[in-house]
Amino acid sequence: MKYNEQTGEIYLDAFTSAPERKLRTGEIIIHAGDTAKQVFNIIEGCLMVSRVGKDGRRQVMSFLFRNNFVGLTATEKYFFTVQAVTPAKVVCCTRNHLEKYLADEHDAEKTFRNMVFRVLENSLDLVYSLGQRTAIERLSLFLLYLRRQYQVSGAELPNPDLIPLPMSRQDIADFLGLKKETVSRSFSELEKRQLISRPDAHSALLTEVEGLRNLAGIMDFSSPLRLAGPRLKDKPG
Amino acid sequence: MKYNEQTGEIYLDAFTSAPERKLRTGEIIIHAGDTAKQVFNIIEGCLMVSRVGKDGRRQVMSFLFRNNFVGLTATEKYFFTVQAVTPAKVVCCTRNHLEKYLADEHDAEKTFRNMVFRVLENSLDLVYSLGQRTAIERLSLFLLYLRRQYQVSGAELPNPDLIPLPMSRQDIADFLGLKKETVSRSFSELEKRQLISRPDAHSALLTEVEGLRNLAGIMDFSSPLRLAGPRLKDKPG
DNA sequence: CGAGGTGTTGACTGATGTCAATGATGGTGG
DNA sequence: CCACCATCATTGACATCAGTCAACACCTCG
Repeated sequence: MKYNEQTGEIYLDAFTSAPERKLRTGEIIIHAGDTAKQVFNIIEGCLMVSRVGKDGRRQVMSFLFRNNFVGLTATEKYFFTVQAVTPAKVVCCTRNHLEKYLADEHDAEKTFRNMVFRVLENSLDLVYSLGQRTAIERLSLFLLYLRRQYQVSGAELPNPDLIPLPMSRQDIADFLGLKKETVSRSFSELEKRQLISRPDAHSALLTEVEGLRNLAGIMDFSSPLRLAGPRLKDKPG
Repeated sequence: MKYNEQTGEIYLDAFTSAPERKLRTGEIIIHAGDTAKQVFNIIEGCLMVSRVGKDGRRQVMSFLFRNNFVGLTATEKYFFTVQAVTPAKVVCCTRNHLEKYLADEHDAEKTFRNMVFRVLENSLDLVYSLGQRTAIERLSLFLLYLRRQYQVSGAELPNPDLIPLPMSRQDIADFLGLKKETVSRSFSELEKRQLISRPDAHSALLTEVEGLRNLAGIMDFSSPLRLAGPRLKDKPG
């Protein structure tokens, strides 16, 4: 098993010799409501996890890349949908197989738990963004987040600051809790402020990473303490 | 060990004979940035988990009640703050003790993992709320969420629809990603629509639970599939 | 070349935020 | 016990950011 403490990237041996599956762009591998039988590890490409409400509103929960894991749930059924954003390749194994593997391999259990914590921490990052940040701040953070994802997943980009954006503006909007027009406008605003330039609609060149970091309000994505605030005093309620 | 599959409530024997600690209102038991040495189980009272950004913006991540667990992290340091909203009682045990306990007790490991999943699912619920719902929808959901928390934690309320609100409007606002004035206005609006009435500022009587559910867009909080949407078709991206 | 999907931009609307005044609540000390 | 003060909650008037609706540009695929 390989595990990257910094990023939560994992490769479980449970997936060794597991069957591979190719996905077309837009193909759905997990439907919300289906019985949760399988878990997947991404070999290549980009997948999107989302949840759709009764009235059709959609929230994208995460974009996943190589070595990310998907299919986790405590319940019998998936409560989210997973779809390929680009052509992708995944390996699948059954939940039973994973359970058994975790039961047998003692170290794996702890590693796996840490991985789940990572997912939780990402989710809490998103909560902070959606609850507290403005549109342009969210987009800045999103670009930095993608930059890190590519670094971490070992993508061979010609330039680490030239970020591919395989997903649509609508997908980004649904991730950031905005409308697609607002996403477009925020891209334009970032360009106007000379923090990025846009070679084309599906890539962004980060020309001022520090400026983006300031806007996003983070020190460093790799820090476990991502949002250190002032130490609070006890306050009588 | 007691574990409630529906709610994720847990009581680990790891806490048996663990030292008890009393908390005053407003007292902080976990400071973001401190080394994560301890974990806690709540015996009584209400605790609040939050994160504060560099510029002082605060996001409340959750309100916790009896039998909820707090102190989880994959990293060496806490990246969140935990504070008592009411006078509270907790039992603490060291992370090491918990780790060891989980290593020895085979079943505990799986139970514990399920518990972490519950926390994750709550966090994803919050992501959906913050990203997709309006102010009044978020507040409706919040009231239903509290109602369930009290039910589940076995609180002996004279009326299960008369919900105590021990936290301040500011706390609620920081949880729902709103300003306190907007929270006030949304309370007034719910009252105007006759979905709730307000005996006083720190309790709400839910007079039309179904109406609140419709507004919040959920079928039932206890359902694992909380937000069933229409089954999606593969779409070429 | 045309059609349809996607992205950008503009004009306007509306929901939430901001600022400020007033009203309620709760704790403290006379 | 009550009066006072500080804090918190509510409400109103106004500002602002993001959403809506619509036009147009662009790209891809036939």
